Amino acid sequence: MTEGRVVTDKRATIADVARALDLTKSTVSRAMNGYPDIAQATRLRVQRMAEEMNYQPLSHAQAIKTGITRSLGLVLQLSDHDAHRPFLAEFLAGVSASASTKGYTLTVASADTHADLITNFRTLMRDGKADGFILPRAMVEDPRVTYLQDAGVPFVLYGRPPKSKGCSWFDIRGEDAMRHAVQHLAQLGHRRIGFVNGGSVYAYAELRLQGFLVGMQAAGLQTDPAMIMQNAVTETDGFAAAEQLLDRAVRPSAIVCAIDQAALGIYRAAQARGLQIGQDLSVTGYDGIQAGAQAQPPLTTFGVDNNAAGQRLATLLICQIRGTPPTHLRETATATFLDRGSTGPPVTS
Amino acid sequence: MTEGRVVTDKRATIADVARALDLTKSTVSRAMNGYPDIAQATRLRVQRMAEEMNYQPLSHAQAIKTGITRSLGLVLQLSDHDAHRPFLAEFLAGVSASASTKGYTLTVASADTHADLITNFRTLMRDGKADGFILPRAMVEDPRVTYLQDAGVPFVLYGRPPKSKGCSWFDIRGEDAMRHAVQHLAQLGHRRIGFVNGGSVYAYAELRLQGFLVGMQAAGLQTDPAMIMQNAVTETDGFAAAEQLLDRAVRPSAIVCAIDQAALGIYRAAQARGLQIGQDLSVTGYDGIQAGAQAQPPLTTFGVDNNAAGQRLATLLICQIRGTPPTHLRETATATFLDRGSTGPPVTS
DNA sequence: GAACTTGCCGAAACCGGTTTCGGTGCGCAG
DNA sequence: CTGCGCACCGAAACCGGTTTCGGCAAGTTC
Repeated sequence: MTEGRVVTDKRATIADVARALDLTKSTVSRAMNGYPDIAQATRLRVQRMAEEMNYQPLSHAQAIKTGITRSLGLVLQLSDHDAHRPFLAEFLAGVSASASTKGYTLTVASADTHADLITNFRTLMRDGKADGFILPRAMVEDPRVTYLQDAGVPFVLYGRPPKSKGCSWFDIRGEDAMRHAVQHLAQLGHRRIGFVNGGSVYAYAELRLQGFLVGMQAAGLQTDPAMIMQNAVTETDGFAAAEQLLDRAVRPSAIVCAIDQAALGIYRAAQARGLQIGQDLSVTGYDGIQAGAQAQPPLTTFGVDNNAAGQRLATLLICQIRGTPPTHLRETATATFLDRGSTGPPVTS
Repeated sequence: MTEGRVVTDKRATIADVARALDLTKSTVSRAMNGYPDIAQATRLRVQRMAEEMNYQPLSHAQAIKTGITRSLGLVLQLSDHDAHRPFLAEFLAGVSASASTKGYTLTVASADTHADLITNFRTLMRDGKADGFILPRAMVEDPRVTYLQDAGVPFVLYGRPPKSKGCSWFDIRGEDAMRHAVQHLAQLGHRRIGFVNGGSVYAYAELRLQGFLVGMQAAGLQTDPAMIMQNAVTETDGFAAAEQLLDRAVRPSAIVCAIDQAALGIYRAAQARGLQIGQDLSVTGYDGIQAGAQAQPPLTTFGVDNNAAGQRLATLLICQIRGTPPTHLRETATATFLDRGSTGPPVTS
């Protein structure tokens, strides 16, 4: 009577495995979950038979007793600035790829308000749709962290907030990139270097600023506080910041940007003044967005492997869910320098 | 003894509700699931009490008996061309927003090969991680459709493939947009209009081509087959297509593009020839990507509301899961014309 | 007034797992 | 030989729901 819907392949249940080995469900269950009171021999028998019968416990059947569904939660925020959107696909791919190899799946939700966000966490937990969360774009003051932390829910941050006691995170060392950018420009001969930072609510901003400052100091250059702009997260922001910098009496010969989008805004401001990027004005970005590669001249920037980031975040979270203390789960990676056409020696006016 | 993890708020179970009303679990269950053998009065009592106690059945507890988890599946393909990536965030937001209002969640996976894709479907179904699927970017020959169809799994397409017997879909009427573009250009006085189409493996290509042809005919214009290019899905493709078109003896005075990315490639080709977009050459796009708005001049194109698309797709899929026949679940929406700066009357040489 | 529906609900089995509890059989000390 | 502990596994309860089955009371029919 298997009408209508084609039976793909009937799942093997734990009872099937038990029957095949002439054991009971309970023994099979304990054998698979590493209980100590199972003989090594039978544990192997069970594992082999499970393999052979292609048996895998139904995650929501275990969930009913254990509360664990083997799924990772990701709540997207729409209010985010556009910067990370082009990367979302790769990021998701990384997360779900890594998750699936470990038997986990990814459930995503979205929120536009902050209240909505917390509500999402709560209901996803309550309904057993997520055993833990990945939090993209760590913020300096992050309400998600405070909520999840005293709800006792596992989570892992993409980014390093200043106050991250007890948190686990993954991040790209943007500060190294900024330092590298300054060094690169200094070697070309630049002495007046401006900095256009990203959104200061995000954790990366302070880090990248520090990287810039360290780089300046290492190059033996003076940093003029007026040459440092904040909160440029869109092309328009970058345009505005560039206008301020370029309208100064002594204009910078190079500008380091914390975000590619902002760098593209600088392109526009330079064009409007008849300044040739890469000659009259050197610019560096960060992110490695596609639009940067296609700009004229191609933007010198730092590429971020968001697929890999997603993978690492997923693995870190799974480890945490499985019991590793959060503070042991911290990783960073480096952005790769993409030396393209938007930097060059300063014009000796 | 509630140590370690803070108890957020203890869920009410079906037994709690039953006890509060002095009924049995079975009665409550049937009352909530619309069984006919429950008195209207008690059904109301149950529903009210459920509301009051904030009771909602645990989806994976029901799943163990019913096999339904109230979750929608979305498998992303990485091999896809870049075009849809910027929209992914909005699309996901739309899907998950609509899903969550109906008590559904969204689980996403990713695949790079075709085999991988089918495997993903199978395991997601097998493990009860999805009750149905949303298939982005419908293709002319779509292996996903054939698999899911004879596996009897609900799914809904984003796009209208030619052979869509028994399928349900949502789509934006790109053909109308192409027709509109031609009409717009014809009214400006253009007579030699080229067409740069997108990937012909996708369902939209043929539709948009037809829309273009219909528009030409309606405007009483001759269509030169040599003026029609195919498979331009990236800026580079668009550049190449434009080179061919612009190198002809009688070059088109306007080019209609099926994809914004390609249109931006045409910008580049025009620049290389010293042609001023909007004057020497008119161009229209389709998609409404951000880069188009920032191009010089801003690209005249058609905006697609991907958030809304996601919402509709989710609702259609949920309806299908709940029993509505697929063929009743078909919808289209219109793209909105964004008349910006890349079109103008042809130069009378 | 007896028999037969019909409407409505409770009892209990079931789904696929986990976990507690208890009971073997064996080795080994006394 | 007895007693004890230990390693190992089965029996059964349980998790939070769904679903089958059966029974009771009221209303209908003859």
